[in-house]
Amino acid sequence: MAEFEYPRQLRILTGGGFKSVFNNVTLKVPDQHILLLATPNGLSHPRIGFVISKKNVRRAVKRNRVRRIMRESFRLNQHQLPAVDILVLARPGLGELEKDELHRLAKKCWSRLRKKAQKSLK
RNA sequence: GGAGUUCGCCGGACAGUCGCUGCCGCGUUUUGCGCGGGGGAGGAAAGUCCGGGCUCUAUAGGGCAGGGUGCCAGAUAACGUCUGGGCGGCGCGAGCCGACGGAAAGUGCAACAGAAAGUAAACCGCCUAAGUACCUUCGGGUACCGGUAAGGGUGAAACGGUGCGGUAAGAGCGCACCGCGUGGGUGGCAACACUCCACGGCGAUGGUAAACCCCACUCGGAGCAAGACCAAAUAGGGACCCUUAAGGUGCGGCCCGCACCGGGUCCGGGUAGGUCGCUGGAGGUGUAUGGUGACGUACAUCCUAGAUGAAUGACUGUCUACGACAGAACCCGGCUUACAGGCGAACUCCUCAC
Repeated sequence: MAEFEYPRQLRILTGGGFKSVFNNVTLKVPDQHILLLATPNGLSHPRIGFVISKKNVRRAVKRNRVRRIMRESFRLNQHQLPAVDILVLARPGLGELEKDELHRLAKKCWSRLRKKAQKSLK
C-alpha cells in the first residue's frame, strides 16, 4: 500500500480554493516564522497550498527549499492530519532556517493543528 | 623555484529507500489510472541594462517632438556586443585602461586665491627722467605720467619652450632647434602617420559639449498576463460585403494618415475553467575550407527541461570531509553583477643550474 504519495488531489490547485480558505478560516496555527490557516474541506483527506511571498523570502532558491521541505513533511504525515485545506504562509526569517529546523517546525505545526482541530470539532 | 598577465574548463560523485513531473511503449479505458523504460535548472537560470526573433496594433507610412549611439574599418539577424587597426594614458614586460565627433555657429559656466580667468591683465619687481612737481652736497634722487609679461607671488589652469642676439628695461622684436597651425606631397579603404616641401611668429585657436547646443547614424508602440482556439454562468453581441458628411472612439506624446461606429446578409455568444502558443533553434559537436581575427561556407552527426498555486526533492550511508553564488517561466545574442574550492594551456619578469 503506497500510503505516502503526493498526487494532485492533495494540493489546492485553483485560486478559488485559496480564496475559500482565506474567507473561512476556522483554525490558526501561528509561529514566529510561519502561519498556518485551515478550514474543513468536506473530503476524506487534507489538502495543502503554499503562500511564500518574495517579500518574506527573497531568494527563489530559499523559497523552493522551504516549500519542498514543508511538502515532504506533509506527505509523510498526511494520515495524522484531519480533512482540512491548509494554507502555509511564510513570515520573515523563514528562509534563514536550516533544513533540520524546518523539519522540526513542520512536525510541531502538524501536531498543533491536529489538537486544535479535535477541539473545534467537539 | 618565485612573482605576474591572458585565455579556457569544472561547479560534488556513487549507492539505497520514499516521492514529484513531461515523453515513449504496453494494459485498462468513465481518458483517468496501473506497470515498464527513458528525460528532468545555471555559469551566471540573477539584475532586467541593451539588441533581435515572435505576437497584436496599419505589410509601421510622412512630419514634429523625444530617446539612443559617437576615433576608423569590419563581423553579425541586430546591438550600447565582438574582432582588427589608430590615437592617448599606465606597466621593466606579457599586457591593461579610455562616452575617444565638433569649443575657428551661437548661448552659458568657472568657488577660493589672485593685479588679471578672455575684446586678457601692471600687485611686487625691472626700466625711463622728455613733461609736471618736490628735494639737492648741483653729480643727481624721488613722486606722477609712461614703457615692460624676462623675474616674484596666486591658482587646477596665467596664452609656446630652450639658447643666442637685441634693448633703457623687455618682448617671436630677430635668428637656430623643438613644439603648434594651414596648404601640398607620400603611405593607408579609413581613423591616422611620416616630417618630404612651402607658408604662418604663434594674444592665430585657453578649459568645459556625462551644460544647452551643432553634426552624423539610428529608433513607431505595446508585450507570452503577447496572442489564437474550445467552452458552464451571465449577457447583448460576432463574421462577411457595401459605404463614409459631421462628430466620437482606437492606433499609449502631437499633427497628417489609417481603422471602427452607418446600411445589408449570415451566424448563438465567450466570463470561471481548459487547450494551444511551449520549445528543433540566428541549436550543439566534429572534420574540411576562406579570413590576421570576430566570423562565414560545405559535409557528417546529435536532440539536450518545458512546469502552470507551478516538477527536478527528502532521508541514510561511503568517498583524506564536500562547500560558494544561486532556481528556467516565450526563445535567442550580449553586457553587468555575485561566487567556496579546484584543474589546464600560452606568455612575461626575476633568481638558480647546465
